[in-house]
Amino acid sequence: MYGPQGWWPLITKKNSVLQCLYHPKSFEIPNTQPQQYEICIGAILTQNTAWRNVIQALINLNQINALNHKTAQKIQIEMLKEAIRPAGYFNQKAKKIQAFNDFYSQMDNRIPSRDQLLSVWGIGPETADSILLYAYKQVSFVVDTYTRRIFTNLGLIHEKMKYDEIKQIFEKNLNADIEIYQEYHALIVQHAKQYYQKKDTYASDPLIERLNLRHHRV
DNA sequence: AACCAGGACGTGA
DNA sequence: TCACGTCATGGT
Repeated sequence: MYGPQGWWPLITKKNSVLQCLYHPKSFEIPNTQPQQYEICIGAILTQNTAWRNVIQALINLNQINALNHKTAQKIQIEMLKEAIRPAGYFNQKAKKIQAFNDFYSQMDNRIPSRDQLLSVWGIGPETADSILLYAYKQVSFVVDTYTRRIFTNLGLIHEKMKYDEIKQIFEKNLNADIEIYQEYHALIVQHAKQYYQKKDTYASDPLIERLNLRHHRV
């Protein structure tokens, strides 16, 4: 229904203007360290925040050379706060970014484990999985509130399941394929934006008929 | 004008 | 463990 999604979106210069663009069917991205780092920062900034609010924050960060880890490390926290203000929670998120910066330089270009990411202040399960899946191309399924909402509505999981329980259900039933994992989560978000913004639209999810299911009240 | 976004952390029971 | 409060901007 939705076609290739091309997650994770990246800040790009187009016609000398900065935009945030998706890259459908280009699974080699990210292919530079700044792109990899940008995805990590975006994953932190989008915590409980609409992506459209994150875009301006990323553009501001790019302006002060804070989307390149080498130069980002030196930026004062007050400067950081000002840049990311449009993304909300700027006091917390500035600290989270600095905590991640320390971790990132400590990792010295190696691929972090999930537990290592979770040990960083400000990185919880969803952010860790997003970083693994989209920045490091590790086959790790991302579970977000949309995933929980859709699949609860379809009656395929229980509302109060823990994060890792839901994650395991997907990982047991999917081929360990990076492209499938990346696109599946992106499609869940896209689908949720269509049918799961307001509760009165849950019952009209076309997947209910398509999969011959009955929707469950959330 | 409430409500909610691609969550995580701190606290008290 | 678990439920709940807190963090903050911006669009609908």
